[in-house]
Amino acid sequence: MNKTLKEMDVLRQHLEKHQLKLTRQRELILTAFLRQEHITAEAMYHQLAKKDPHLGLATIYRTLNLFCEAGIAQARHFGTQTQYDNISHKGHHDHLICTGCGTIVEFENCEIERLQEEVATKNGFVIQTHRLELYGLCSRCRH
Amino acid sequence: MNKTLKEMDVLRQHLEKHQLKLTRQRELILTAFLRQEHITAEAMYHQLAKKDPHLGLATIYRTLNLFCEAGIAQARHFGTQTQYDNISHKGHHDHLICTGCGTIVEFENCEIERLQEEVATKNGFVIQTHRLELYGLCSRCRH
DNA sequence: TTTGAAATTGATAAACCGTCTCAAGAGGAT
DNA sequence: ATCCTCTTGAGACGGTTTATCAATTTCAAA
Repeated sequence: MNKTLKEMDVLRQHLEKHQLKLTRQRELILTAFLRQEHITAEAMYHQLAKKDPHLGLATIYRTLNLFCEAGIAQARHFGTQTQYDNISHKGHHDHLICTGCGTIVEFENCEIERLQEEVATKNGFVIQTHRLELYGLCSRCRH
Repeated sequence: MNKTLKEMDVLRQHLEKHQLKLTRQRELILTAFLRQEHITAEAMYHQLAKKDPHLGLATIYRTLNLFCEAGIAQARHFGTQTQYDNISHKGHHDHLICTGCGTIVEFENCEIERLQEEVATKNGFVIQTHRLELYGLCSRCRH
């Protein structure tokens, strides 16, 4: 039985459209990628080293960038590295970060998300992903 | 007459608290930084080369990172470089970023800010600053 | 004002991340 | 099965940021 994953079809379509080829590596990386919410190329390299020790880091980068072009992934520069976000994954968390002790509280707020959509639409954008970080002091650090 | 800039006081306070010293270079870089809305270390290096040809690039990086720790600046990684945003000088600009062409649209939304405060309060936080970035495709990049 | 411990600087080396190169290998239309 | 093209792996490479370290500067205390 063949895979019937939506993303695999998206990839196949993209490859065909651009005269690219479906390789063992691309299938392998896609399968692994879809299990993540977001991952770096380096992390995926180590993760896949077990399954295929000869899979090159350059191939991971090339393939994750390919996924971005195909609309399956989304690159996001975070800290010093690039995070590749799995777009199909919906459970997104925003962060409240204490500048005193570094505590991170995750939250979700539908109303904020709705307003974000509104702003985007007003500017002709279609949102793929977002990042919201609130920095401040938690109650303990305020004494 | 001494400078009475709010940011200079913030810096002085941070330095004192961490047993750091106020140097000619730190004053120079702060003054230049406050004139910008956001800038890269490299750009600041070239800009300040006229005033002080011996100012090192490493010092710029160190100092801008110091400003981040002091809460005067905020680092934002975009593409291959790091942008240092001037937090104080800027109102509250959030960013809409096109993942296709890199265009950045700034926006403000009071309602979102209000909801952010609400979330923070609910979690016992007092917000100092925040970062909101919406990633997506602009109308041109969607064809 | 002089002194001295500790922090800072400038110059450059090194680390780091991501891309490029290219010969060898794999995909797939015919 | 063939052949043309795309892809891969390994390492070189380039640009950005950080680490190193001797010389210099700051600043608190004498």
